Amino acid sequence: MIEHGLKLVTPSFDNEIDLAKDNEVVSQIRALIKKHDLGAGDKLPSERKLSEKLSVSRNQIRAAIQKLEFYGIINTMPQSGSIITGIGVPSMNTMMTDILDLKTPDFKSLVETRVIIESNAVQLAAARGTEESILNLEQAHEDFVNCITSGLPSLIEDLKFHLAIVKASENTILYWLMKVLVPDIIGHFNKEHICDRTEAIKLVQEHEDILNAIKNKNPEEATVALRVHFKALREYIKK
Amino acid sequence: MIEHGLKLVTPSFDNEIDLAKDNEVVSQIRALIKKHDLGAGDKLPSERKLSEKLSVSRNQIRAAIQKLEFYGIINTMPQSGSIITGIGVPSMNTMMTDILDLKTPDFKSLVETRVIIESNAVQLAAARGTEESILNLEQAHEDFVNCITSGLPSLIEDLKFHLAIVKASENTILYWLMKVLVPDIIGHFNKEHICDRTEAIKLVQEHEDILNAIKNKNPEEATVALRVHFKALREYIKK
DNA sequence: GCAACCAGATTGGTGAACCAATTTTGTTTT
DNA sequence: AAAACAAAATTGGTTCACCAATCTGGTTGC
Repeated sequence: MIEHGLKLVTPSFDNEIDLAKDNEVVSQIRALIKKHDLGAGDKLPSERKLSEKLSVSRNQIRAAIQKLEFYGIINTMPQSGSIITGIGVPSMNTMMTDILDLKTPDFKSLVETRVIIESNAVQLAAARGTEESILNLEQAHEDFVNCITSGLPSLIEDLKFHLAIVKASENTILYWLMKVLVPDIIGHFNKEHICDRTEAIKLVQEHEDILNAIKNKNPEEATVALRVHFKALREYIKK
Repeated sequence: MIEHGLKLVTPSFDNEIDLAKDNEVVSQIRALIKKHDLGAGDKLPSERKLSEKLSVSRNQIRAAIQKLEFYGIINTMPQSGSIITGIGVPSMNTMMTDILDLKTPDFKSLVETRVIIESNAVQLAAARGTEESILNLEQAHEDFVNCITSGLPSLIEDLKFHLAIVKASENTILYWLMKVLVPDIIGHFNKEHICDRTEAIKLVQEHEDILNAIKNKNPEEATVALRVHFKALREYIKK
């Protein structure tokens, strides 16, 4: 083993260039998707075809596909093929629950993080949300209202509305982070029955306030509206 | 194909319970790590042993290990075994670059997100950072100063200091998010040579201001200090 | 003309055998 | 006794053939 004393200060970062191996295949597949202009719903070529086309073993293709599936970019069906999802939550993969075993205190971290992300996102959304994003947001709100008025479970629609807020921030990273967190939030809410849907009407009104603030391009108003909406969550964190 | 009209409103969430298959093995391995109280540096049993012990095929074990490696929990060496890292950036896996092909505008999202995360983290760190975390932070600062005074490249030490800030927020999710973002930040800074290290002394002073604010348990002061430190980044985002 | 059906091709998933590198272990040599 | 060496066992990685489910296209029967 060759020693190179200069890097001793940063022991955990010494492998900075070794990521070419695995990611090579991943980016090649990505390039292929891009080149053929494949979008959501389109089927990826079979593993064998890809293996031949990129002249690597099928195992490497499988690993790359697993990675892409994990990312939420594609969705592979047992005996049918892999289709591109592009949009949508990363296949409900509860990443955080895998990584840290979310005990209750960690779950508070999760909620706290969600509040932080959304508080900033709502501001950005009000400042620079595009028309398309706002349309999307209105649609999500409508779905939520429908769920509430029908008496159906609305947790998912609720979170979808909030997801749409973050999407409207036009910050792709923020949006992806939120998408990563959402499955775990759903999981724990479902498990612990934290949210009581007693005051559904109030929730709808609060959502509408947020939506209007964003439509009015008023960041301050939006922040306040979200703060009101998150009052219960804030108390949960402090508890 | 059976239709079930009730769930049409939420088409992308209909597979809520199907995650038991893959994650079963993952959590079993996690449980095993926990049970034997394995920590950073310890070696995981070989794939064959695990395969036998958990009575699943080696392929499943491999998939689980790949996932865990991807998460950054373990680090597998070609012909030697898998060791537990626990700490450290998830194996430099530049997740974001994989997912979104970070064009320059997306990189602004990345930096913007980093600013958001740290701005909140520094506040939390000042409010509730434990002694251990603060010690950790001081160590990171010391490393950074050493790097600067030696004239060595200090980008990584810089980011490690900032990582330590987020860790001191005692929010595991926030910390993990930051760890995910850091490799991509490093990658792009290295590629685009954005940071100029001309005013190294000033940087050290700014870091020290942040550190002191946290040690003084003064969230407002810490926020201000970080805001000063991020002045250049903020302008980069707006540009 | 059209729906039902069936055989063959194709798909992702699985498991066993094999490979090269590493680690361990035992033996030999100094 | 210790160091040097080599053979054997162990490791993660790779390959390959096979499986059951699915899809496809043509044929059959009405």
